Amino acid sequence: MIKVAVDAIVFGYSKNEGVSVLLIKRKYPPFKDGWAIPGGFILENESLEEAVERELLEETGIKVNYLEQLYSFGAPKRDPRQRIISIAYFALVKSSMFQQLNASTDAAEAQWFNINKLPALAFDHKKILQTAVERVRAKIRYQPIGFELLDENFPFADLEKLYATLLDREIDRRNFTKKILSLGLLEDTGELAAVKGAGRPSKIYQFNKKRYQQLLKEGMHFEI
Amino acid sequence: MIKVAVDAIVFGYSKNEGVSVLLIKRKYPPFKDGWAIPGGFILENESLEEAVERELLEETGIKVNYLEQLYSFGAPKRDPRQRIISIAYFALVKSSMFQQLNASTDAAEAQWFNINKLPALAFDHKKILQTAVERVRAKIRYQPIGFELLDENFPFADLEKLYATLLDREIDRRNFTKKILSLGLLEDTGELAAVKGAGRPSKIYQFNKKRYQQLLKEGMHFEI
DNA sequence: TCAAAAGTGTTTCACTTACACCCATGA
DNA sequence: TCATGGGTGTAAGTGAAACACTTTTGA
Repeated sequence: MIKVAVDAIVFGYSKNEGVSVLLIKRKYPPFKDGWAIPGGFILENESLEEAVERELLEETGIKVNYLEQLYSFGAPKRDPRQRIISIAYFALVKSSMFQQLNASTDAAEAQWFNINKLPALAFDHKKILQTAVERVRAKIRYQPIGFELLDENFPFADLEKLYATLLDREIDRRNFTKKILSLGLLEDTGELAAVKGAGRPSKIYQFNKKRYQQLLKEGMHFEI
Repeated sequence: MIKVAVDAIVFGYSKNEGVSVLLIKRKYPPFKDGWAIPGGFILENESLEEAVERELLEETGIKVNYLEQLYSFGAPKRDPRQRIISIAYFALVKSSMFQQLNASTDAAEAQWFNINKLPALAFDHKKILQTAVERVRAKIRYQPIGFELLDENFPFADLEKLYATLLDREIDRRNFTKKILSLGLLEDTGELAAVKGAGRPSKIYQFNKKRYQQLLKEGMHFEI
């Protein structure tokens, strides 16, 4: 009998630690004590998204803030025990949530790993994670999902660093600022970031989601 | 127990009939005699793609020429009998294959429908089909999948009409020609289309897939 | 010779890219 | 006052969009 599971690649971001994914340590064989993407079987009466959210809560204690279906993986031998098809999702958590979990889950059963310093993964999870990273990297360029990784109010400089990290290249600050602000999706809160160490404090902005929905309907196209 | 099926939205194209999808007439309840997307359950030892290809062959007799996973649909009540999760794919067949099948399957159990003149569909198949149409419309702009709907050798004018149909807008012939040819992916066969009726015959081109793979590696980006 | 359909270049405009100095803060 | 990090404008280049007449064919 074929079984169906959901798995979720959860991404978090902070200015200092870059982009990380949340992995869990397996308690039972196969791959006992190995790292894996959180997930589990779907219950009879829940939707796929509910299943993902439930499993994430059970296994890692987090609530995500953006969830999107990624791809379904169903090769016959991907699980050595029996045929399991996995419907994979990717999720984004806000920066403050990430740092909070980062502190509390450290050295526990669930742990954050920088996407450039990943451990060996169970099953075909390396491939799944790779697919998720590619999707996020590509998607951040034509949909405003970057804001889902930042706090409600964020320093403009953090946004720039996020893009530089994900796109893996330097960004011209003037051109980037010009482009982002010309979209008309950001609001200047008038506040300034609390600085640690030297340097001019960055302005604090917020993303106007309603305005984005509005402009979407009018045919606007987000693109960096 | 949750079961897993694959479904496939098969697209075909001809200059005169535009873009069509292949649907089958259901033999049994629920939705007996209603139209549905072809598909079926996955066998224990086949991959998802193999399942799609097998089901298409069994139900419609066709072999497709491009296959890509679309999305997985798993709402608890999408099938009234029991929980069935469907992993949907979309497929493209070449124009000559489409016209051949169009002649042979007419009035049979499998039939082509223009995407603007669809019948009522069983289950949540309307939503699945809508998702597939959106995907193809979007994808044709940034990946050379349009060629999968045309024959190996095709009149240039057909390509232009395909884009005009899918993008649902007029295309400036001069700009379109300039852009497509500047990509360096088409080869002029030196032949001319056989004309039916009046009008200058169109040049016959072919898509150079190897050259595309090559240029992809070198970082080229297809975009219309 | 007329109608239908495809081939073909140039100009304008908008957007992207390149590029450097000043300002605010903490040490 | 020095080091660090963020804010800011302009000019050149490149690619997209607008635009119409000529050529080939069948009737």
